[in-house]
Amino acid sequence: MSVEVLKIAKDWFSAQGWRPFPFQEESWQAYLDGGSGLVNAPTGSGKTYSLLMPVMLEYIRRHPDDYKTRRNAGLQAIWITPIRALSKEIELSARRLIDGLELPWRIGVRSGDTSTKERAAQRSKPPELLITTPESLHLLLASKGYADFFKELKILVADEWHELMGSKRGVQVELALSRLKTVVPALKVWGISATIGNMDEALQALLGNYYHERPYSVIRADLHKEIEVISVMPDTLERMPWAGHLGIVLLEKVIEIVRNSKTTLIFTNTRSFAEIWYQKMLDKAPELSGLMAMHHGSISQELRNWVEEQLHLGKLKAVVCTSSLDLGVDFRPVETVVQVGGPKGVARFLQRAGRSGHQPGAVSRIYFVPTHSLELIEAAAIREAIVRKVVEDRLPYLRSFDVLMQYLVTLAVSDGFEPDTTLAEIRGTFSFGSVTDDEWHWMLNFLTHGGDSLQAYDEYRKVVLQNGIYRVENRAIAMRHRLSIGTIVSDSSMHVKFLSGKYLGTIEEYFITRMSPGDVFWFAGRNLELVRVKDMVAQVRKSNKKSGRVPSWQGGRMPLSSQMSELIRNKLDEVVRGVEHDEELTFLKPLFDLQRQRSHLPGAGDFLVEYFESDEGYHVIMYPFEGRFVHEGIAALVAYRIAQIQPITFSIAMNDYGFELLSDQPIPIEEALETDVLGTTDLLKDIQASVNSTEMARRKFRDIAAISGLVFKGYPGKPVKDRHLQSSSQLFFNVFHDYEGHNLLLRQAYEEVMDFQLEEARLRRALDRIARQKIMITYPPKPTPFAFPIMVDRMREKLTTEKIEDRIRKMVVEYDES
DNA sequence: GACCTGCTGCGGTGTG
Repeated sequence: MSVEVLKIAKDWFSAQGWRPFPFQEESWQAYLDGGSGLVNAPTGSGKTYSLLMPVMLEYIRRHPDDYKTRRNAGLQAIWITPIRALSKEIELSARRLIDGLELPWRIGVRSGDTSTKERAAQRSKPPELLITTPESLHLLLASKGYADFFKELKILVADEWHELMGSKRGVQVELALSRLKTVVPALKVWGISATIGNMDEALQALLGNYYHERPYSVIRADLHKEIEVISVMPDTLERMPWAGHLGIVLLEKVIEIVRNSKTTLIFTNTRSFAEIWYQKMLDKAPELSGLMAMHHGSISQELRNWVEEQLHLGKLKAVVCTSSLDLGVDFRPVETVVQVGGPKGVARFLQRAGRSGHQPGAVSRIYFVPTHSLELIEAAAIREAIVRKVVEDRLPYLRSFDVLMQYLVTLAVSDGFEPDTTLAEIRGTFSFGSVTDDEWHWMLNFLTHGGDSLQAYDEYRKVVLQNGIYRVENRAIAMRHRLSIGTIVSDSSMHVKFLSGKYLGTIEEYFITRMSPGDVFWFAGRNLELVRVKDMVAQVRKSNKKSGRVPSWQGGRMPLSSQMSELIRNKLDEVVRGVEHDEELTFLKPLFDLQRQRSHLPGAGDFLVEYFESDEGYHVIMYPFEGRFVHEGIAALVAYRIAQIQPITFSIAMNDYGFELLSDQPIPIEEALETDVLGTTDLLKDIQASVNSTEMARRKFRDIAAISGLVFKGYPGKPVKDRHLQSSSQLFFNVFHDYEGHNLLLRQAYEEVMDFQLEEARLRRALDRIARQKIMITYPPKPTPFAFPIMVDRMREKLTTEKIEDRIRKMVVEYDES
């Protein structure tokens, strides 16, 4: 029988003038054979058809006689996407397929954009295919009688699973699946993922108990894509600064690239740099005006949609953007991609490179623009990664009790949950497999009584136990809960609008409060004058002034991935051994020579420590090349341990390559190194003592409080002020900290600090590696090329711009004397 | 006038 339906698939493909890829045919067969699985395929490979097709084929096989006329068959398939924008393309593919196969199927999209009317229609007559997000799926689970809605479901597909699994949104998908597996015992679970380092873990996280209990397949689309990495280098090394992040010295070269290419995407690492680059490019190349646009996460959806559309139509010559264009709509006309600044990770760089050269067989070409000299090593490292097929892991979140708590209230809001069933279900997930009976009882107790510390307050007795079922009875609680479903907690921001009311995007409260009416700032590629701030809206008008301040946003600080770190250390080792071949490394030769002459160039077997004195005091600089988070931990650890030898205080600075300890008194560094200041003995204890883990946990707790539902973020259009949110979540933190140390949400905050802030596992590996290396301590007469960027970063944080420039100038003069 | 750090994603009243 399956042979017959496969013929339908092939016929459909040839009717389109296509030939199926082997991986597509493989997944059709695997699906029809009955198991779950994971398709490992890049974007643009027809991955959607690899699963949509067999879902429909199976339906045809099940109803061979009347599949063309059977209407309202019920919800057959759910397609989860991490980004609403992707649903359009999935819908398009599905439409094509449905029409071609003559199925009377309806497609539903359920997301924040779906109207109330449409939602009601979907509920009464479920579409056969539902495209939705993890959040909207949970909203469905929060509605009464949901089991009926899902009863015909055959398959859930988690698209871009690699994106979801590394976040709490992935945990949401796991939880929703745990419920659906009971509602529909024959459910199949499939994921689609780009290649990541830990594919098997990705599969386990997605399948949960199915991983051990049911058959599954892993299908790999081995499609070869050629990627060419070209470094943009200044004419001479002297032109390149030793420190910095903007990379604007290479502006002219980037403009040349744009001029010579049909369409170029210019990726920057931050939103403010996107703004600056856009502005500078227009200044230098005014002919690009009207042909160039900007795209980042704080620009209004409307403007972003316009940019995406123009890009799609091939009407733009260049777009300056951030990760906001990493995923989402496919822009075939993009010919060239430029990456400004170190990409920090292999996967991110390749994803961006893949935005160009979309035609089959075409080469993806990406230009790398370094922002300081040493960053050029990263280009060489990436090239190596491509050859060796190195990719990063995505770490799934484990035991995120905040998400679990939200989920339990979701179930309680709709039809209630029976504790034993639900416990068994959640233990079948990857995230909560290890939940103990005690922890489970703590959760139930917290939901029904507000735990030990909040039991006096009715507000926190959200859930009641009735005839063995946990329910939310209070309608106000239910409503507030539906409004707060989701795990993305945003910072407070202010809307930017023209006086006419046209919405431009969001800006941080912090930035705007430091401006007065009449001041000019540069945002969304325009010069704007602040007119007034009213009701959390910054009202602006166009300004003719040439310059203005550029907003900055408080965002995540991505450290160098461990894969990148290792590749960089390898590249340095090649230089030490004299076997380097990348042109970037050749170009940097004079810089390496100076490093060698003044200090030491560390190979794979060395760990470099520099100690010197300057006008500022005594500096110890170490170079683990492990990314800034790990350096934050090691720096605090070393500072703490040195202070055990003799009372001393430090100021600490770090970048992705190393860290600096600065003191106004001599640092007993030799003695410290002899006493194993970098050892792993008592690591956990010393870390706890050295970093202010309570303060870090307090910050993490803000999100946990919001996700678990302890604090309410406000009604739509009426957000609770950030200051208020901040203080109430702090209040909870303090209460739990003082009176309820075993509180699972509190403990989670500390665990998140260890896992994601200090990256404990990686830190430990780094220290183990260092223990095997030979410590090379040098006493450079002056700061070395490696030290310089770290020192400059430290000064930036402390001093005003003007002073920094004086300082840098002074430092630079000193170098020239050598 | 020189100098500019810090990504992305979702959701926003259901029920009788």
